[in-house]
Amino acid sequence: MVRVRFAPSPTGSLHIGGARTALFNWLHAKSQGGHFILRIEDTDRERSTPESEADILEGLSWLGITWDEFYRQSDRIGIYREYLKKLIDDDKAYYCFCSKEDLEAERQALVAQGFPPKYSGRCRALSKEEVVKRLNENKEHVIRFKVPEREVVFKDLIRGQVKFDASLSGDVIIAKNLDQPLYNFAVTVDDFLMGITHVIRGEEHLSNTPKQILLAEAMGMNAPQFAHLPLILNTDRSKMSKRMSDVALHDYRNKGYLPQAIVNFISFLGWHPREDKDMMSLDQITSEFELNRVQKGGAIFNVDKLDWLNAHYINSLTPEELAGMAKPFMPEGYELTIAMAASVKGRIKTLAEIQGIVDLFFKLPAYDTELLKWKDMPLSQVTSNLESALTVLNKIGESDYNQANLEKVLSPLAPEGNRGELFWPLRVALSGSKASPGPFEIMEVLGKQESLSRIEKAITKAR
RNA sequence: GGUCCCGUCGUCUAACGGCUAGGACGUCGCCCUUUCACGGCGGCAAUACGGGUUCGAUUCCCGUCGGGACUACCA
Repeated sequence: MVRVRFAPSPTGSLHIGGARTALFNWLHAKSQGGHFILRIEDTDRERSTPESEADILEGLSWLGITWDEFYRQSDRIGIYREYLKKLIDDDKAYYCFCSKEDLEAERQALVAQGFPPKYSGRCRALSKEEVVKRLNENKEHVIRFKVPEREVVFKDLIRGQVKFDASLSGDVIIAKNLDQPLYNFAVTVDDFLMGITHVIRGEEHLSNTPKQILLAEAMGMNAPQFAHLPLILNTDRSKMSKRMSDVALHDYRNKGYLPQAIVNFISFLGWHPREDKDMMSLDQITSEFELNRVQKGGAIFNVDKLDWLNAHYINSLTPEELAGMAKPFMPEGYELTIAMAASVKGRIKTLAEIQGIVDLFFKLPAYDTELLKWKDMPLSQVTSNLESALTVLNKIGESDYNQANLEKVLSPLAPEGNRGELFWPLRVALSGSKASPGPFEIMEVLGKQESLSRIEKAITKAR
């Protein structure tokens, strides 16, 4: 069975790139009836926070990404300790007592001579007795893996065959001490123990792969298959970053993007269905997802397209659904009614935009009298047109104040071929603005009393 | 600098070695229309470059150029 994992470190909010990695893992698993494992990689005690972990869990759930198993690396320190000891006992890893300062000097010297910086392996030569002695003296140390000096070749499911010369990397540090394992090591142990079949992650991890393969080999473990996803990019084609755009998933949630839109959008960053489509639900994507259709090149995060998708998803909501979802975006004390939601639905790209539009339902914005004029009609005509509308509107009962009915009774009053002479002043009278929903929609929302009072106000202004 | 990865319209992308290089976003124009928005129709716009291989390269190979990632006692 396919078993994948998403392994974020809780050192910040869930990043858009992380969300996409999680999604692709989930899609790969679910499209084949496999399991998705969520593993919190919090081995870095200083940088990991519970808030970050909460943000990650919340973000995934919001997108509809569910997990079948959950682990936290900080709960597994004992496990790593055993494997670390074994590696040392097998002489495949060793204690290193070099100071950071010495290492840095060594490194500088190599770089200055034009050599790639790489640990000399000095502490490999320490005798067992010497190591024990220094350990007993509580000397500062780390644990290094004896990296075999050879070429590592692996087949990446997206990129094909990839080769690295491991002899260039030197002996990597795999733990600060027996109780503080580091990334490459902990990942290797967990991927094996958790029966991970496919490691699907961002391209930034490509160069970690040979280390993990060698480590797995040293511990007698089978390595999983690897697939490295193309990066999500800033507009200048560098890796998407805070500096240039919002990167946290919750930023998009807070701005009023729908999870359907985000899922649809990020799925298409590096992946595309066989049959050309641009709007797909999570279920549809799941049934059509194929890892081997994933793109190799990075993809720029194009907000315009996201906006377009989001507008579509908002528009396809029922007014009831929209009214519910938009609640958190309304100004304090204002309630979004179903009628308002209906009139606003097709006009917004994000839920946050609802504020600006819905405003006119609660209070008439101040407007310039000239705005009431349609093209070059005189103000006197504005008044007379509004007055005749007023007479008709007065006769309609409160309960008949709905769009269809209003349009039916008002339409005959509008001059054929120049309907704007009635509808434009009417709409401005009701909305006080240049761009707004139509007059009938507004009247339905406002109700009889408020509608009439706004029209009367306009007549007074124009007189 | 070193290692690795990548390269189709501005952007996301499609095209088992066989089209006039297709779609979508954006943009521009037109239509609808009481403005805006929505919607409909249409236009502009790409295989980085140079060599091979082949009857035939966007596709395969090599080189050049360009971009990116990594280069921590972070993940």
